[in-house]
Formats: sequence, C-alpha cells, structure tokens
Amino acid sequence: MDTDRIRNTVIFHGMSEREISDALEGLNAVTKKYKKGTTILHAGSTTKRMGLVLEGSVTIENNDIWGNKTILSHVGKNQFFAETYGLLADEPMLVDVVANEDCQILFLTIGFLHRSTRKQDAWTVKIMSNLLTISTHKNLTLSGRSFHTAPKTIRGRVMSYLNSVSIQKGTTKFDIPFDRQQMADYLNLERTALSKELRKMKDDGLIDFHKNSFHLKESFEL
Amino acid sequence: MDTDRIRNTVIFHGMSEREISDALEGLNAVTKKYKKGTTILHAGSTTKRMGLVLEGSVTIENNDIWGNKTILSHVGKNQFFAETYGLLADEPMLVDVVANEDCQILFLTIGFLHRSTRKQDAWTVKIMSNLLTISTHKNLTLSGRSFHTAPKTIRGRVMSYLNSVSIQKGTTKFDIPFDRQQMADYLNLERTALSKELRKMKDDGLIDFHKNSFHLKESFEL
DNA sequence: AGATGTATGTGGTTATAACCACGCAATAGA
DNA sequence: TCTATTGCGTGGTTATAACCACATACATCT
Repeated sequence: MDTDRIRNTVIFHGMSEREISDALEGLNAVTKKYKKGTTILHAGSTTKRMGLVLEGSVTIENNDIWGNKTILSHVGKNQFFAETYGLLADEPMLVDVVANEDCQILFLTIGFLHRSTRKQDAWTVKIMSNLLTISTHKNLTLSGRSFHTAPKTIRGRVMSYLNSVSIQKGTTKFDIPFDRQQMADYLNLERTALSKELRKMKDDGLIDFHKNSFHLKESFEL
Repeated sequence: MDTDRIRNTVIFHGMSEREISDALEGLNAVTKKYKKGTTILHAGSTTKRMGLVLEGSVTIENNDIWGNKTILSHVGKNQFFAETYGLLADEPMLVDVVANEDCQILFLTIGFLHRSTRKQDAWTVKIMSNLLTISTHKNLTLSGRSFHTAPKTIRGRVMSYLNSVSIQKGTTKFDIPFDRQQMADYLNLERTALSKELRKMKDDGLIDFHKNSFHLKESFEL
C-alpha cells in the first residue's frame, strides 16, 4: 500500500508510518476505481466502510421517486464520505454517492470501530480522534448547505452560496465544483430559473461568470 | 454533582461511576438555568463547551438581519448541542441556541479535547468515542432536515417531515415539539401558508391535527 | 465536415407560495 | 371581569419560481 499520498490526509493525521500501515491493515483498506456517473454507494443499503477520495470527486445526492435530485455535498480529492454510515453500520443510507468524474476511492472498514472494546492499539484511538474531527467538520458542511437553501428567493440562495465559497477560497475569483444543473440541485432550484437569475445578477453588476467560473464584483454584498 | 440523572446519557455511555466523576471534573462540568426565550449561545461567538439538556428543550436556529428565522433542529431532554463548536473551539457559531422553554443545561468543556495529547485517562478515550457517536447522529439529524426542506411544495415538505416523525415514534399519532410558527421555520415556510396547506390535507383526509398533535390517516402515503 | 450529444440560456405561461390585513380563540395578568 | 397577549387560521393579492418548449453554443466522435 502506497502510504505517501495518504499520509497527509486528516484521517491519518498525527500518526507514524508504522501506525498508518497497521491501521490500513486493521481497517481492511482497499482502493477501487469508478467511471464518471457510477453510483458508488446506493441509498437504502448499509455499509461498514467509509470512503476517501484519492482521485477525482464524488457527489452526495438524493434521488427521489419522482426523479428530483438533491445534491447534499461535493466531496473532492483527499476528502471523505460515508463516515457516518460506516460507523453506524446498520443505518440504511438516505443518499447515493455518485462518481462526479472518473475517480479512485480508498475504502476503510470502520463499522462499529467506536464501540469496539479492543482499543489497545495506538492507531485505533488516533483514528477515532481523527474521525471525530472529520465528523464535526462534516456537520459544518451540512449546516452550511442549510443556510444556502434557507433564503426563499433564488438570488438569496445564490448570494449565500457564492459568498461562502468566496470566503473559503479567500478570493473573489473562483471556480465552483458544480455545473449549472448540479448547482441548481445543490441550491434546490430549477436549472433554467437559476440561469435567468444569474443573468440578472450579471446585468445588475453583482457578478461575472462563465460556465463554472465566477467573479464577485465590488457591489456584491450579502 | 448528581451523577444519577446523567449516567444514562450517551456521552457517559459505558463508563464507571468513577470514570464519570473524573470526567465531570476534567470537563469542568457546570449546570445553569435559563428562562424560556433566552439565547443561551449566540451566533458569531465561539465556545469551548458543549451543552447537555437536563430539563426543558432548546432550538438551534439562525436569525438573519432581515428577521427571517430558520430552525435547524430541536434538542430535547438528555440530548446535546454545540458539540461541533465546542470541539472546534475557534470556529464561530453560525447559529443561536435558544431556550424553547424554561430549561437546565449541563455544560462540558470539550474544546480541543480530541487534539489533546494527554489521552492517558481512561475516561478521555471513552468520552471521545461517545462524542463520535453523538456527532455522527447529529449528522443524520442535519441531513434529515435537508430532505424535509428539499421538496418544492409545502405539502411535500409537510409529508416528508410528518412521515419521519411518525417512523421515529413508531406510531401514527404523535405530538411534534414545535408550534405552528416553529414548524414553519423548521420547514422554511411561511406560517399562514403552512396553516392553509395543513387545512387542505385535513380536507383531503390525509391527516388530523389539533395544535401540535398530529394523526396520520390510512390514506397518508409518502 | 458533418453528425450527435451535452450544457446552457431565453421566452412565455402557469401554479403556488409569500405576503398583508384581519378575525377568532385561548391564555395570562391585573 | 376586563384587557392584553399569543397562537392559529382565513381571504385576497401579488411576486416569483417552476415548468415547458425551444434556441444556441460547444465539444466529441467518425
């Protein structure tokens, strides 16, 4: 197992080379590749494993019986997914995990890790501690989306979202990880209505954009 | 410190009497009482402490500058709040925590607990493990709300919400912890519009209700 | 180049949720 | 008991987002 590329990910933070390789073995680490569009984990199923995105990116989404899609989050390189369902291994997933592009995933079997009594190994406690960090950050991500979908107007949602991305990236010029349809699905909007509002915002001099590249102008204020 | 009433809460799960009292001391446990309507923790501030609701209940909400309220969750007796912000002690809160009724709160100082190197005490690891459980469950709560607010129609949101409460309580007759305004704030709706739709659903024979008591009829289907 | 597919934008219509003003009932307080 | 307050519901109006049908642009493949 090639530990170089994963040594710096959050889940192995603060661990020695030896602890990492012990952990990888103890967690039955396996990598797997997926083509763009493939559903990696299915809603309704259960899993004992969490995923670490080594290459590419995935989206966490819900597809209801009427064909409506809701995107809960975008998980990029060196980020994690399904740690919640992996830990609570008997909880059926409410979401699909879909390959947003060709990608490579490292799976770690963490089911019931926190309830396991064999916490003698140094790596176990460290992994749990790091999982706690990951889980709390995931909480922030989820509540962040709640705020972006809270405004009743399209413009309100777009402003909230673009503003938060801008703050995260520390610049007013940035790319978002979504195409138009995905952006609409993330903000719980209809695609063409979003296009129209973006156009209006451009006309109003608030933003500039081309495809998924955005630029917040001076007059952009939350 | 009276450990009887808290011994059975998740955060002290699997711990001996001795470990619990050590933990209470190590975490600087203090209780505090609040009158209904009081803001217990303010958005924008930071905290090193998480809260355990001993009596009463609180709501987690966002109040924007235009006076719009969004309720993210309701936290009842023996449940927790702010564990995310407590752990990530330098992360400014995005929400207010408000006393939903007169209540008593146990505060535990958990800031940076997971990054602390002194993990020699047995209780430290156990508390962290339990915090992981709490955090993952909080994740489910948050994504649950995302699904309730995803439908574009009022009826869709109400159906999604009532259905999930019904499943949790295991019965079709139940009370919800919200009054009409709070229910609207939780589902990101306008109160009077919600009232109208509830009336229609009653006329359509889907539900019965009085105040915050609901009954899902046979014809109620998601 | 031509053909196919995918992403994005536009116009027009309609459904619907927000909004406002108000009424009514229940509750609490003096 | 009178009064204020609070919670809930109704009617009517308006703003707006969803929806549908289509146009345009851009990329890809053969």
